[in-house]
Amino acid sequence: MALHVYNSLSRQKELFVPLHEGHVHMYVCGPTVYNDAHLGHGKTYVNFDVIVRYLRYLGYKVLYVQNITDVGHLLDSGEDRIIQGARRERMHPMQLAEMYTRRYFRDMDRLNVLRPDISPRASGHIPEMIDWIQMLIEKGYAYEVNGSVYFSVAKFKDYGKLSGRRLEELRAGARVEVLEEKRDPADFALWKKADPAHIMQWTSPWGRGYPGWHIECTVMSIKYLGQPFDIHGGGVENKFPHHECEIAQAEAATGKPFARYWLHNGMLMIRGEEMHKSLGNFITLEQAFERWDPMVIRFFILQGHYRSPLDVTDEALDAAGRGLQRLLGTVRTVRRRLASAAEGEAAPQVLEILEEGRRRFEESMDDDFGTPEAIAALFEMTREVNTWLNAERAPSKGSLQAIDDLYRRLAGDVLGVLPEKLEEEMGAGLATKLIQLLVDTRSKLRQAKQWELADTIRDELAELGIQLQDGPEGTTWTLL
RNA sequence: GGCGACGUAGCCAAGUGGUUAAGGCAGGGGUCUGCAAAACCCCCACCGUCGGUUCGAGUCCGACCGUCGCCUCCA
Repeated sequence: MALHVYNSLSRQKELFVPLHEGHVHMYVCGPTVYNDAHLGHGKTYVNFDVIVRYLRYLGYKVLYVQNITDVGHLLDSGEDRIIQGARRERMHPMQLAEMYTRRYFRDMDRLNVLRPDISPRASGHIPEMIDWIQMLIEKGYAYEVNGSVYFSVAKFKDYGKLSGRRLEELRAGARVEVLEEKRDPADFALWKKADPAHIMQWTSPWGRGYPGWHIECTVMSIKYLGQPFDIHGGGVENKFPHHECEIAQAEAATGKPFARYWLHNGMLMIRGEEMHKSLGNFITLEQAFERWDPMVIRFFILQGHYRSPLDVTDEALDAAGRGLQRLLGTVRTVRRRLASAAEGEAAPQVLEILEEGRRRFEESMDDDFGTPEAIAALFEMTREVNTWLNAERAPSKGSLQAIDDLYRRLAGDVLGVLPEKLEEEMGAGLATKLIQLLVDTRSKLRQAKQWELADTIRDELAELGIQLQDGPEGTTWTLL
């Protein structure tokens, strides 16, 4: 089965065929860098990271662009989020944006999210935005009033095609006070006039001002990916108005389609509610990392489908951590035995187990990136591999290598939940040697049947997070 | 009020017309072990409620109940 993806635009699963064979151009709405990233950001960018990784696994050359919004998001009060943050932190807005941009990448790195190929900053693309707005004015889709420019939604007949909304409903249901300078309550701002006190402002044909919220994504995605491009991703909560407006700006200006496949991921919930500052259930990634390994958080996220909402509880995260340990435990065993394995071809039985696992994994991923099922396939394969390892006294190097390779590709390259080196493999340091010394000493005690002392050593190491396993070929240990 | 999504075991979560409803965690019973741990084996759901369509529905349709999202900034 070839890759199928659910396209929000058509509301159905479609065969994925990129515009240019072998290449995928993809854009995902990035963060507004005025605050620390939270678990919800974690879910979104892990979800799209796996999509990028799987496309690459399939052999596509992916150009992945994700913007950094450092200007342009307005609060209800009309205040810029970045400026509000800058006031709070007593910093220059650009200093604040830079600080949170770095923290964002730091958090994403820990979640093993691959960096986008291009991370364009909105503030660095003001001239391109101005040009684009000019084009919209010239074509009659936008109008200037008092130094601000608005997009006239009534002129763009496809407005609402993504979110399934009609203009009448929008006007009727408008909950915000309507600026009287807009010709139509549903019109949205492309450029806002800045009062002199506004710190972030630029010169434009309409006077000093700053760009509206939606224009940056239209301009930067097309600048780096062309028009149309293959995939546009983002959270469902941005379907309207943000993505709808992006489409309007892009397609009205050029008459060409914008993005071909729209992928929207579901929200992360805390005990059944959307994570939100005002609800007091806001968990930053940094806070979460204090309690859970970033890989565990990543694994937990991938146990749900990207389009579904995902409910976070302490219990569920703990459970995910134990599950991941089982998977890593097998890789650990394989790598350990690989060190002393005899040369030899891979056993046909092993190749059969691996082939079936790989087939099921790909089949699940091909169906709209079904990571939960792909992980299930991995668990079932793991059980069979373990059974085989238990039975095989001297597995050949070829067999072990084949197993390790497949885990590296599926759990490592695609899902990104397999660290390059497991904890125990990293240490050639003093701690490792001391642990080995204790383990060896305990082995001698066991040979002498001094169970009590041997058990004490085991228990006390366990309290330090070092778990011992006595097997027929000696004692091994694992760092939990 | 309008638009949309969802409701599957103690918890998380796949499945979306057809033999025994994935997987993980927890729980119970075993094998292995000096005892453990790890691993492995076995057990553990009639799919929100009611009605309908169908030879056959968790899977389609309708109503109701409940939860959530969007309509305003949000990943």
